[in-house]
Amino acid sequence: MDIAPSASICEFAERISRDRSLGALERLATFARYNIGESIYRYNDPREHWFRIVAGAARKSASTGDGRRHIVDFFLPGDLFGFGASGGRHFCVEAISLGTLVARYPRRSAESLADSDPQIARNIREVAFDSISRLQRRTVTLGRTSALEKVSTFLLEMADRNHTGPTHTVFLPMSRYDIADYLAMAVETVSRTLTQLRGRHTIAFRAVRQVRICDRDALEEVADRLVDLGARPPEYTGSPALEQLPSEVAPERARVAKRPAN
Amino acid sequence: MDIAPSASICEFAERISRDRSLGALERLATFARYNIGESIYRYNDPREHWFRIVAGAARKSASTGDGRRHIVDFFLPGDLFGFGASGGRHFCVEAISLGTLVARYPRRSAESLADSDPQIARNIREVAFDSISRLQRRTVTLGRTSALEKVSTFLLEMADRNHTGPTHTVFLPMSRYDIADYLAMAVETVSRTLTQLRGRHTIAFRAVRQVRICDRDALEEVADRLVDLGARPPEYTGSPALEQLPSEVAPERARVAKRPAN
DNA sequence: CGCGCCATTGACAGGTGTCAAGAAACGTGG
DNA sequence: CCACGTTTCTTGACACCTGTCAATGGCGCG
Repeated sequence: MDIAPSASICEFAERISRDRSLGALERLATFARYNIGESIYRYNDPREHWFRIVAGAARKSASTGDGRRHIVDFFLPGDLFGFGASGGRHFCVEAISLGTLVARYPRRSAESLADSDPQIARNIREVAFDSISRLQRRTVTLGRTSALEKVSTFLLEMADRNHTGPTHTVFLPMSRYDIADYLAMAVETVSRTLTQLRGRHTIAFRAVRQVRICDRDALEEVADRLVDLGARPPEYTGSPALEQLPSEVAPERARVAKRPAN
Repeated sequence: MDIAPSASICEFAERISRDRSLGALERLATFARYNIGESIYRYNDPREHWFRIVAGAARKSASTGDGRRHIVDFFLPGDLFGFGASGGRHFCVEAISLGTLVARYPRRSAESLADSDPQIARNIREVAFDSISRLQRRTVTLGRTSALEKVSTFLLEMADRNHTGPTHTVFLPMSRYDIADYLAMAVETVSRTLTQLRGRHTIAFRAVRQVRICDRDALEEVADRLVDLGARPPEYTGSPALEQLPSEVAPERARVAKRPAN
């Protein structure tokens, strides 16, 4: 870890995070640099800072008693993490890219700022709500049963989180092992699934960790596509249905094909 | 749905949610009652309220294009849900118990209150942070690979969420189908796994949806137990290790037994 | 150049999904 | 109170996907 403050870096941080800026709170930031494998914070550490990735990437993980590891989330440039009230950390966060640059916001100062400035408080709430949204989508991804669905969803997620715009080339800063522990599957299955997608010309490799998405539609086809459950029919429907009373009981469960054909 | 305001109900709501009270915001609450299967809100609905379960239970779910369903979360008495900034709902929430009673807080009023009262803002932040914590633990549960681990973790979770104290009997308000879609497994496997746990005398059934935990230790043994990853040794350790520098690189991955023996 | 880590591929067994059928629980109406 | 239909829950048989073990190849780095 390495403190590396400088005007240019601050500006860079401001620029890259302008879409999710914490406003006046940005001025409290200090900066630190980490190498691959270094901990940004560890299990049980006191919560003294909130963090934001400026450059590079990190993983948040936990491991079980029998030595298995689970990756809760990946953090890419612009992502805020480590916020939360008090008590010790429940997970640990490690850099996965060389020279990962992290902005650190003192928690106590941030909270007093939030108390005195409703705008800051709103920003923080928004960040928290976004985080909840993302985690909920993540549970859906993890709930997918087949390896193909998981990996396809993962690739699309990484493509969408690429803040440099919807390019067709996705850089994967993490190892296959990390992907495996993120999707809860074996490394070998991750590798096999990627090979399978390449065989179908859905993706291509510019490098081992650099994927080119050749057929986004095919990827979205197998990835999870959420639709409404029990939603009202759109108003422009010509259906002669009776007025749907709110007391209408939705069918408990539509038991249909549970695993799509490959 | 049925509006059922009354002094006694308000008091009851206040009492059951005192540990996670929203303070002055509680006075804005109105109440509604839902039957099994009724939607509290649906996909794409405008976010006009935040909600809290007063009595009964609900499930938050989404379904994919091919008809499969995924349950993101269950809500039990005291749980707040449906908060978030703006835009349409991403999921839908349906009651799963008869006569589920829900408190509703108008979103816009809640947000202005938060702007003018830092204490309210803090409460809301805390609720959001708690929600994030729970969702992160949930990703770990979903990441467990074996059916036994998933079901054991689920039972412990339900036991812990039982606000009436750590009793040994757990009421499951949801169907086996709901549990299956919550844990991302087949109903049959849920059933088989429960039978297996009964066979080991780890649990017993007082009724189909009423589980008695006979051997909590055994349950915790197979459930996920998170430990620190790369944590510093505790200070009271007598280890003669060198001073651990923060630049120490954690091992990328301990490749050990990945699936515990049954 | 050689070492270590990462990634890929193959063989095989076991767990879990799927299909099918039956039992149990629940609500309803006679 | 009992008969009856519906839904939920359980159990069995079987195929297939995925985890595991093993070996090889690729890549960066000292």
